[in-house]
Amino acid sequence: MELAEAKSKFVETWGKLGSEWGINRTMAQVHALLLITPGELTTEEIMEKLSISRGNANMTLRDLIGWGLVEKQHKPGERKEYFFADKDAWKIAQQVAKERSKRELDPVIKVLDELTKVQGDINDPEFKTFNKSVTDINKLAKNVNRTLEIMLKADGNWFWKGIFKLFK
Amino acid sequence: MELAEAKSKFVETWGKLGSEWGINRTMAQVHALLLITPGELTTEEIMEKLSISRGNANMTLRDLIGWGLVEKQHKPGERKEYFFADKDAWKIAQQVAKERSKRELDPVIKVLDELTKVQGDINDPEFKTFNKSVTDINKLAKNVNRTLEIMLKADGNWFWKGIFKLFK
DNA sequence: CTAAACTTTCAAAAAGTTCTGAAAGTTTAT
DNA sequence: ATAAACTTTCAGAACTTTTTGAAAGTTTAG
Repeated sequence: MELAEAKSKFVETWGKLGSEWGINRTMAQVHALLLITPGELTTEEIMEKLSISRGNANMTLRDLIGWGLVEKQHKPGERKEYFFADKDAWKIAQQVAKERSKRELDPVIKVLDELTKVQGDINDPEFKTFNKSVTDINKLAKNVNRTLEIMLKADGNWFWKGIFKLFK
Repeated sequence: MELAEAKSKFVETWGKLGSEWGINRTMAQVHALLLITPGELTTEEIMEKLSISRGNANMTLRDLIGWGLVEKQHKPGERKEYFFADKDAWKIAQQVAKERSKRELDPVIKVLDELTKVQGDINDPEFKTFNKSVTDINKLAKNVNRTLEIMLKADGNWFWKGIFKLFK
């Protein structure tokens, strides 16, 4: 496979995975493009390479900055803004985990905490089933949360080593 | 909070989480409804409780069965089909992990494996960056995959115990 | 101050996804 | 064989999300 072909395949695959996981396809593609680009890119270059509009490029880049995945850079003497992505895979994973857990998991845990407090007649099967399901899911969500906290503090190597020790 | 209110809050919250994670909102809601229902429900009852059409209910239930989250039940002497959800939170998590990794992670790993094989000039920064990013992401994806495999075999209690030992 | 170079905004259009409901299909009982 | 009870299908409608592009805004240089 040619390098050029491989690059577009990477961008395409990353975009597809993103959209399956609730991340805007274009956003994932712009990120992918920056990941395989040695230096920085301007808005103009991104628009061109991915055939997207100026508005789309601008908003997507802003979102990526909001996710902590991309940084703006200014070059001395230049007016243009350059965009650059951190290429450390473990850091990217940490950043995504951090944001998604903050934006999506935390609010759910908050609701589940409230729902576990709902009182009812323990002999009512409706209440019993509700209470059990909510309580169990809440526990699971909290375990996931604690695990993510470990992951966010950890060095990648150390983390996986620990996980794989579980095997033996 | 009233039980009735709590129930709809649960269904709504689950639906929202689902849609943020690339799972159809209605599908997550139907699953939530079945999770807090002691017995089984008919298509008719689901349609009514969630105000959705027959077609939607039917397709959603089929999908949920495809995900291994819901089962059809037949009652002797009855023509209707009843639907029932396994309520064990750990099993649900395993099932979702299994399906998503099969449907989404595996195909990506297959592409990444191909892309890591692409040959190029090690002095070309374009190639170097491409190769490094792809290789690193591939490694990460494989670690995730191995971890999911452990999770799929494991008992929930044992799995979390192991994870939290990482702390000390 | 003015113009050029660039970025941001946002209303409307396009694209993508989900839902409806009526018709077709299937199964079972008589 | 017929009818009743139920399930499945799918074309089009409704809804949601994403994208465009032109206008407005901002910054810098002279």
